[in-house]
Amino acid sequence: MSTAEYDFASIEKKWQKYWEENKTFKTVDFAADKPKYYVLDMFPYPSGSGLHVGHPEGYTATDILCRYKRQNGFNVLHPMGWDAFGLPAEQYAVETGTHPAVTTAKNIDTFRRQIKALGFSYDWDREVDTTDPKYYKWTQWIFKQLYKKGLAYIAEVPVNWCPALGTVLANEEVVNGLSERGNHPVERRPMRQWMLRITEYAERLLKDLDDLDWSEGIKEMQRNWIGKSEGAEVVFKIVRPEGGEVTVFTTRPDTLFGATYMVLAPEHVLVDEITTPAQAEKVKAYQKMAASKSDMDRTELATEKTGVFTGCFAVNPVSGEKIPVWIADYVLASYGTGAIMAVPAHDTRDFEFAQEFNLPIRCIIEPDREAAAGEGVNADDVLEGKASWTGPGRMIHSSNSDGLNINGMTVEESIRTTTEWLLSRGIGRAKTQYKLRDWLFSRQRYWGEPFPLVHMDDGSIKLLSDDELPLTLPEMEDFKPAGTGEPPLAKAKQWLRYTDPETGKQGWRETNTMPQWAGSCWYYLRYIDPLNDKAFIDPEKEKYWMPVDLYVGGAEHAVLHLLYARFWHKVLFDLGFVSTKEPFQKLVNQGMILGLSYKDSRGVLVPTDEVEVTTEGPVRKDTGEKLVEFAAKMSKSLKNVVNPDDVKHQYGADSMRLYEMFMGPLEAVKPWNTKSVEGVFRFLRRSFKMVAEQPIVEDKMDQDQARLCHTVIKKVTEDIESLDFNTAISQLMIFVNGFAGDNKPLPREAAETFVILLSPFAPHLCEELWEKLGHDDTIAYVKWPTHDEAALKINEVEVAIQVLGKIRARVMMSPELTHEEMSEKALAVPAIQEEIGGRPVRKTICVPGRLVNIVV
RNA sequence: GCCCGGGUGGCGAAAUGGCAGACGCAUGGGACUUAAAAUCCCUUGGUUGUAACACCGUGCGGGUUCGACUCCCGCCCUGGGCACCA
Repeated sequence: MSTAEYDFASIEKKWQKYWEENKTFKTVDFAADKPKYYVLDMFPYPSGSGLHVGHPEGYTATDILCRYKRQNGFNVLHPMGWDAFGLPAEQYAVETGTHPAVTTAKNIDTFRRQIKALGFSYDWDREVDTTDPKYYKWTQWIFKQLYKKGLAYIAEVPVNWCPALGTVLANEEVVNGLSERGNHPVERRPMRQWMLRITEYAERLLKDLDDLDWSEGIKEMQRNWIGKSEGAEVVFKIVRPEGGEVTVFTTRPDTLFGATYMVLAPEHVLVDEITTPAQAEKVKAYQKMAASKSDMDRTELATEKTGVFTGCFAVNPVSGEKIPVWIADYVLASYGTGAIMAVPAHDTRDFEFAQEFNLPIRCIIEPDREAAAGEGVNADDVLEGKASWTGPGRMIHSSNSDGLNINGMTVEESIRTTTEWLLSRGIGRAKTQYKLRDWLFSRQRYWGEPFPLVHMDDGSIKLLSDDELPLTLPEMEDFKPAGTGEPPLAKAKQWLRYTDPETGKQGWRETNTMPQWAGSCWYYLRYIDPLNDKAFIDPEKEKYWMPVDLYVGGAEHAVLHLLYARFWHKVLFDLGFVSTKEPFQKLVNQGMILGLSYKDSRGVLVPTDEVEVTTEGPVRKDTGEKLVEFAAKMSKSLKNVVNPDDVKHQYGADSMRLYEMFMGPLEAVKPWNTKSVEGVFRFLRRSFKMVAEQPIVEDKMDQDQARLCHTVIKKVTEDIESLDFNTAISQLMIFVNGFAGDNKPLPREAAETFVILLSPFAPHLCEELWEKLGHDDTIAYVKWPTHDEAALKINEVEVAIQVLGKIRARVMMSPELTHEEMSEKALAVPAIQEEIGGRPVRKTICVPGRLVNIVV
């Protein structure tokens, strides 16, 4: 008869109350005697649908590490907050008239309740909310610093306008010509917008990636997004009485002798000017066609090259040859100079275009035969202009009478030589280009930070003074955009008009608001000093806590949030407000959790509520058709979304936490399987019974017990350090498998060690067990055990004996034997002698404690 | 097309040059029970066999090594990112 059951519901309630009442996880601002450790979760957008099983994955991982660090004597900062500006609350406001602040507050309450229910050790006194005026006062203040530094400007630029969302979007928010949120079509439209000069930081954003402890994948994505390429700008003279010139950017100035035509982007400013009357009509038509194409169309039609001849010619600056100037939409107006020199023999895009329009193709690099063959390219075809080659080789036909001769050189040499020659003639120079564009920073929305500035009637821009901040959002009845591209704030007539308190001059407030990314660009700093109303952060506190030691979140923010936040941080660093040049030293991306899904034999997805799982496998409820189980992204339509509240009610928060970690490696994409939660739940129940029901004895552990106990200490400690939580849990299971049993006496040392080791994973249960073991204080700060190397020693171990790599026998021996002793023992085994069959032994390979391999 | 991951039992996974499949789920069998649930014990990569054993086995094909899931070369499949960036 059990004396107690594992009643997770009351245990969890009890300890959550205890932690809250005792402020167990309150973090002190400074602790001279303790090293600091700052662990950050990407704060969530509090959506109306509540927490998803994906959220607690990262939160549990960081919580385990934090609890472990506290028990190892660190002063740990582990905060949580809300990235609460955003479109859904605003759209709901448009539909129902409910103020977004009301919706947001409600959603935050739900998120907070759900997160607290999982027992995470956040210091809730540091909670931040980006929509709180006390918070966005400082977002506005930082914008002022950006503006004062010349990093914020207004530009009339072609922007990504999304009619369905009624707002413009940043390049980063447009995926395949559709909006990242909601997949709505996006069109190019020139508009007056706020921009941030992130391009000024391109080089540093790129270079400083090298020292960060981030996954190579994410670093590579940022590098690609920044897209640095080195080359040269080259000036081409235009052939016409009035003169004129076009500058191009190329990464291959060495191929200049092979440039047989030029291409301008259809939007290039010179196009209208240089087009001959005979071609004017065709050029106009092509420009119109290109402008009406959405980005989506451009992507889909990428295979076929189109373009029109302008009727104009330019001069190849190295050969003096007259070459035609075309326009084509494969040249982008927004990159480089919006114009290129075309070298069809050595560029695949130019080659395709030249073939399409019968333009000359001149080979000026003899391909390296071996490299060409490796790529499946026939070098002779290249020489004859029947194929293009972009790889290594020797320059040919590349000299002029003006002192440039690069024949015979390699690609690298000739790039340098040509660039120097261009520079000496004043018609070119080395140049570095980036794909990164300036950040489009305004949105036509209500629910965002207002810009802290006024457009004065005299045309100047006045920044609000610090004591006019925060500039709060006006109360409104109607949140609909005007439809003309005018933001909702344009309707707030009272709010819009501004009178300068000092000069009495008048102006209009900005009607755009900041994008959602603004608040998340600096929230990690505010956690350090959340209540400061004199500064966005106290410099002393900043110095103590920064940088963030570990940042955990989803990979979907690889370029957006992480690039923007690094940019702001570097600006704040340059202004002397922060002490580190990078905010996030180590970054880990948790893998997405997939839902269990079903499809029929034709591969059609079947919603989970139409599926019945029989002993023969899953079948369709109505037809009985056999289905195949597989993992797919959780979605409402597939009905495979798992709600953390349900899991918690059935198995408890500790089981939920443990399962999230036991599924597999943190960074891997993993399918959720509710049946498997049962497994970790059973483990927790056995753990409870082992400590709460088995007799605890004051005896020392015997040798075997000590060995197991110390092996577990070692493995769990190492695994937490390397974030391998799944294998740490396995090891704890091995402990229970070894120590649990009906009324087997359990040495106190083993019991206490186990409870401490399990406590970061299952904190509620372990607080309870710690109390049952007779302690009256929280386990949260109890010292983490260290393993005793001596206890790990083993007297005899089974060693595999191989002959030519195949296992032929197993023998018990001490793991401390020497090479000679091991081979001696191995060769003494009769079965081995038989296997050798009198052949001479060439050598033996011995791995202590593992195997002996005999080579004959 | 280019750049990153990944491919191991029925399933989630472990092992990063040294006995593949730890740990868990699910299966099958047993104990307990009037019975069921729960719990506990055993079994479980494949093939032949009653069994010991033997042979095969980490996507496919080669290679390096005494020894390869692990390192190298080529290919296939799959997830993600980028995509006319000159």
